Amino acid sequence: MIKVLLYDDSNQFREAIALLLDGSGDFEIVGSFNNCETATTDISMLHPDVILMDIDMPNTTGIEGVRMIRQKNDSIKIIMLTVFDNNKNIYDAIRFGANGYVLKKSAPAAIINAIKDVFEGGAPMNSSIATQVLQMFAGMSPATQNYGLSEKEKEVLQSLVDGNSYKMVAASLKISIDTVRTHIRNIYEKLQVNSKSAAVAKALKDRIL
Amino acid sequence: MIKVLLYDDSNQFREAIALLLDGSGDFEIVGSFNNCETATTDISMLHPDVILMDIDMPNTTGIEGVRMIRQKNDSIKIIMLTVFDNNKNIYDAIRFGANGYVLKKSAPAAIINAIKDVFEGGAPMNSSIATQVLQMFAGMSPATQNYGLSEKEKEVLQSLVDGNSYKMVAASLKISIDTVRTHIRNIYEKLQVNSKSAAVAKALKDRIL
DNA sequence: ATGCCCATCGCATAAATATGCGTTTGAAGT
DNA sequence: ACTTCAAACGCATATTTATGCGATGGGCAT
Repeated sequence: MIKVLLYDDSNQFREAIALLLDGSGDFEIVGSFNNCETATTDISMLHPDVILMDIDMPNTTGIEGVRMIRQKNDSIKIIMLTVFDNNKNIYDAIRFGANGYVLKKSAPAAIINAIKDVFEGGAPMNSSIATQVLQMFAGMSPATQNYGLSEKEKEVLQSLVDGNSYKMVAASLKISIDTVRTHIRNIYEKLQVNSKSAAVAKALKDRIL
Repeated sequence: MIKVLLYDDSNQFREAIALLLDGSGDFEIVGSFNNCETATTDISMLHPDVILMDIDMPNTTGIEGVRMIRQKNDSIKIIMLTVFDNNKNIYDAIRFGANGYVLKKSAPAAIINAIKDVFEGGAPMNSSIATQVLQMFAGMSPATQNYGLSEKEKEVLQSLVDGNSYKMVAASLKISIDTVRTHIRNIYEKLQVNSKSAAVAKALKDRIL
């Protein structure tokens, strides 16, 4: 029996889910609430295996709910429920550590499978959501072009990114400060910048490391 | 009929897939090669709808194959095939724009569904892979703590991240350079740094914007 | 109304950075 | 043998940053 805790502001939906899960026989609903303000205490009282969390709830949203829960507990599986699949919420929910993301309009069997899947360590997602997740990833990498930095130059640049001054770079790489200058000169030319902070920004944005 | 192009260095595997797809009746295999060096020309000759691409191929890997294809064509769907699911390859493949990621050990029906899914705009992934993708996302956000920057301070910091000098910040925000200094002083204190580049690095790493 | 914080500005100065013009050495390639 | 190039170093100097110690005015809250 998988112990399920449910948060959704619609009584109707909660009842429908309860009916569905009870009918299956593999689940035990240990709690069902219309808001997730008390999520952390609920969890310590009820010890659920899986939490179904609606995204759109008044006052405390499902996103905040996830954040609250994850500050205390990293192991409980959380599936987000939503009616919309075209939302920045997807990004936030995942960022805060949700384990799955299911549309409410999914077939009952799909919801049941999602709970079982997440319980076993999977990450159930509707097709449209999985697509968006991949696109977020793809959009993240700005065609990392190669600036042709030498090994040493990369080391120096990394040191700058770590917040070091010329002096500190020289010390940590055991070279003279004038050599550091030379390297940085060359880095600037290759990256087409003319200040330390611009170089650092470019290094981080374009992931040259 | 979904037109499928297949790259895999194992003849045995290619034959097995051919058999599987032919048997289904919904697919037409328009090409089948043991390397993806000529991928771009293959595509313009054969006009596939979906490409199945093995990750581990000699010489030109599947990752490079994806990169090559995506430079020319953004609409063809690409599914990566692999025996391992615990690999940095997942990240790279997705980054370069793969649409799905399927383990070779998956059930035949799962592979068929994956092709149909990706053809319809989905993003088929094995459960273990979906989990890893979500974890990459979750790991990306380092608990963005709030440094209590004021609105103006954020504007100034953003301008620094854009590579501007004090002078340029002053000009773009239409305030005096001394005011810029004051803001930056306060930013440094709040972020606990003492140089422009360190502030920029922290802003980007901790996503304070 | 009294304080507190934000945003604005000023001046001064030590430290760091950016950049120009050089040199030497050694490894890799032709 | 010759060229090319990364890597190391030096010196000089204009500019930029970092930071100390100020100030004024406007909201907002108690």
